[in-house]
Amino acid sequence: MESKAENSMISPIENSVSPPSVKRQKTLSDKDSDQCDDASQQVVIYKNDKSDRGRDEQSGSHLPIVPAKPSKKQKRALGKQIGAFAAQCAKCQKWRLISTKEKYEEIREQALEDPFVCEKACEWKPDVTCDDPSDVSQDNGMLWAIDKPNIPRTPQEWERLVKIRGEGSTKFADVYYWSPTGTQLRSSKEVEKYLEEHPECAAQGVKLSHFSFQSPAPLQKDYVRKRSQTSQSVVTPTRSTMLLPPEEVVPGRLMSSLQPYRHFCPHPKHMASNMVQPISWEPPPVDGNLENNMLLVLYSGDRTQVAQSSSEPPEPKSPPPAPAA
DNA sequence: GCCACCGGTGGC
DNA sequence: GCCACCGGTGGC
Repeated sequence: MESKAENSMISPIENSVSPPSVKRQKTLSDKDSDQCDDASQQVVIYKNDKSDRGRDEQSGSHLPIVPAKPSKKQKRALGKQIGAFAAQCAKCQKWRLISTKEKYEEIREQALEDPFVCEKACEWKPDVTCDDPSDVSQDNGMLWAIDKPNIPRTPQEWERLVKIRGEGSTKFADVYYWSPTGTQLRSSKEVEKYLEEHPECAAQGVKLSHFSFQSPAPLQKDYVRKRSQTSQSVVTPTRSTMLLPPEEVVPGRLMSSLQPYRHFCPHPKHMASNMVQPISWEPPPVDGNLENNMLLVLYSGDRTQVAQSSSEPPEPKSPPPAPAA
């Protein structure tokens, strides 16, 4: 069955040590500093895994592992984040990687009024059309999630960060904003307070309405633990909880050797190395009202880097199985 | 001591 | 049941 998804967006996990090079993370309660440099973000794709907080363990990776290991300190700083972005064409329903987070936010903001179509990807992927194969494939190392449309574009010099929680947590993700002064804000109230304390932001036209703390929703329905569930009832990987069983997965296909998204496929010559090998693939099914759930984000799970060159093109994959009722 | 991450809870 | 908000705390 074909998904009726029109104009969706996805992105896989990024692993950034921290937002725009803020050396130390601060909350609103902390004092501001003036620093606002603009270091790069690092993008790493992870396999899905339950290693967080030793809550669960899962061996049996089917994906190759990059030997480079972060230090313990880095490891802690590394979170599950978005690594790349894609949108689903409203016409052909194929997925197109989006060149930058900024572009993704622009598309997402306009998703309802101006649905994404392949032609828009010509901006960074010349001559792409609906006849070209999809840019992305499904991968058991990736965790997919639905992003909300019409989230306002992040104001200039601010950074919107979505951090994915571990599987079995009570929430899927946390959304943070980082101010130009390096202050971490985690709610509208904190933003409101910050804007009051920083009239220069208002002078630049930054408003509370430019912020949204809506987080994406996992496609894997049982990724988040219900409130009534105890910590002992953490999900274990089953067919219903996995995006695809390993034997149906083509390892490392998606987002292998991703560049930081800021520098992602800015030029055709980079496309060949940075873009995933296109395959034919049906978009994942999304329950409910796609008109309000058109954007997807693709995440991955653990702290093991995945990097592999492409292999033989796979057969088209079935969408992930629907979660058990 | 700091902070990334998670859980609890009140409001809807 | 969901979500916004924020406090607690384990790991560093």
